[in-house]
Amino acid sequence: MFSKTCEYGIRATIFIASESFQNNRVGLKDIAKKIDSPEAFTAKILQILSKNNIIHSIKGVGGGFEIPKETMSQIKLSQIVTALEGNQVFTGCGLGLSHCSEEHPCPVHDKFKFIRNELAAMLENTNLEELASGIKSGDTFLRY
Amino acid sequence: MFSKTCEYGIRATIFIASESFQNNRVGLKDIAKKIDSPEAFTAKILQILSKNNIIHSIKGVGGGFEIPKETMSQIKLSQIVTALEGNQVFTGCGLGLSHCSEEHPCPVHDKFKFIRNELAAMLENTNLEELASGIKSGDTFLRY
DNA sequence: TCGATTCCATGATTTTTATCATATTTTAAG
DNA sequence: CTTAAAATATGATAAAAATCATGGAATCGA
Ligand code: FES
Ligand code: FES
Repeated sequence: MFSKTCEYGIRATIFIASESFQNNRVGLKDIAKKIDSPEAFTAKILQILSKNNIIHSIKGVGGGFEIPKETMSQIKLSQIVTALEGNQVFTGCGLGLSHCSEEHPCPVHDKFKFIRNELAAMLENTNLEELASGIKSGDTFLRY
Repeated sequence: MFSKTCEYGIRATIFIASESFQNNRVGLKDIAKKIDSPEAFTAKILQILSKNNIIHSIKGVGGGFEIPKETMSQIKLSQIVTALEGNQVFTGCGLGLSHCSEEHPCPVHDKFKFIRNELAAMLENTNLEELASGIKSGDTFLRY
């Protein structure tokens, strides 16, 4: 469904959010360990997220990544996905035609469109705050 | 969403079905042309589909691929997807955890499960006959 | 200022996926 | 029985995605 880049990116962001909840700044090593991801690869992903203002990075001793509490409830899953994979998942054709449209639909267009819209709506209506709270309470997990 | 293998596989199968409707057997070259796919790659995919009894192949002069009319309405999209990509799309975790389960859910589990089930149901409830008829009538397209 | 720590930038390598190429087998037809 | 047309099998190459590695830049504390 999603690329590894996107999977790691979402997991990392949720972890950072869950720590920022209690004002904890977290470093790369810690993130990679907690979400069970390759460290260097994760670093690249975090850089992209940082450039897209989804997470905030602080260099130097005692630095790390964080997400301001205020913005946490405003960051939606869709933003993370878009930053990391573009919007193909929201607009692309299920059978790989170069354009999805009503005028030139593929055989599964009508049925696929529905699923795609559900997915888009889900990503659009899910914010970081609710995801992070599940981690904090121990109800949900980011590895294994 | 789907791999190229799967996209080409579905498109090829629909095309074969639409031709089998009017008792036309079709060859590899023709298929690749009509669905705009690389010929040799398509050949490999067709072999897999053939081994999985989704399409029927006939070697030699005048040979090609076909789908018996009787079975056409019984072949579901889900079978094609499973044959070509396994069942990860039906059972896999949206965030890439190795197992998806209620006991050890990832943060998006509840919401993702819903989408995944919708997709699974769609693939399960869509058969080749209906897809092929759209092609025959000119309402849907397999390329561009 | 200096050194340690941490993110940042860039490129190399590996793995996976997609694509290409070649030779073999099967079969209908002449 | 030979030939040509097809699918099949297998392996090689190319492209993309994922992973690794290295050096640089910023920041803090001493
Ligand atoms: S054209 Fe294929 S999904 Fe819309
Ligand atoms: S555990 Fe992630 S979708 Fe079920």
